[in-house]
Amino acid sequence: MAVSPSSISRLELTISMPGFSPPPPPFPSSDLDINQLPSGTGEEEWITAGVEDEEESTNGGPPRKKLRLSKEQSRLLEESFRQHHTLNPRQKEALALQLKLRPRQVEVWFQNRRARSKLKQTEMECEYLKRWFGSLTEQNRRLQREVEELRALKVGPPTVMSPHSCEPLPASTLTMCPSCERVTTTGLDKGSTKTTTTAVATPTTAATLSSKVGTPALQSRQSSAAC
DNA sequence: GTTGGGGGGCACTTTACCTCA
DNA sequence: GATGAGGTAAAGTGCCCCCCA
Repeated sequence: MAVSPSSISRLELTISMPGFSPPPPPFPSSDLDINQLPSGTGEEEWITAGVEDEEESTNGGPPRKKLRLSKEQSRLLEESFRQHHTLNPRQKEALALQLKLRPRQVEVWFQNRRARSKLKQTEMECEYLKRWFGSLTEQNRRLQREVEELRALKVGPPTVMSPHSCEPLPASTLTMCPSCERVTTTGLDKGSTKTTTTAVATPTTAATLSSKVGTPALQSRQSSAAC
């Protein structure tokens, strides 16, 4: 699959989920000037030097030694990656010159860096989907339980006792508050704007309706709870 | 409009080195 | 200190897509 530069720039998609904030970007911002040569080249960290052994390790030479980038080189590459995830040939050449690397090495580094970035993103997405799945599973379980309990109640329509008159309320007067998932009565208290919480439309709604309607426990909740 | 070559990116893999038990 | 397993990053390979002549 080939990815155009425009889609590369979309690599860092973000996912927002309630209660789940993604980790901060992996590269803390720096005031590094990318056009400056590294102060310390850190060449002591090189297993194999960069440009010098250009044609080594090919056709019958000694086994290739692994290049280890110095901290400064890595820092510059990361900084450059933060600015653009792909390089045009001139940028690649300039960066290679600056880092005393071959352009091919810069190119490889960017390729691997993009792969790591994508892998990280995929892992984050996987984590997010796992959490989402767990949340949906839990919600599904609750709803199924509720359905079963409502089915058990199907003998008669669910009734909710008015907190004021202790009379059963018509279902048409019940509305669900989307934010707190409570069932409220509306349009009854004409003299007051207060909305009275009557029953809880949470996973325990059906259980509440079936077992606690009209009981002192619910009535005390009815009078105290507010949306 | 079709075709072939070149360049660049990506996925997958190999390899060398590092860390840690 | 030697050693093997596992992890990480640089590099190799093959394929695909895009552009251009």
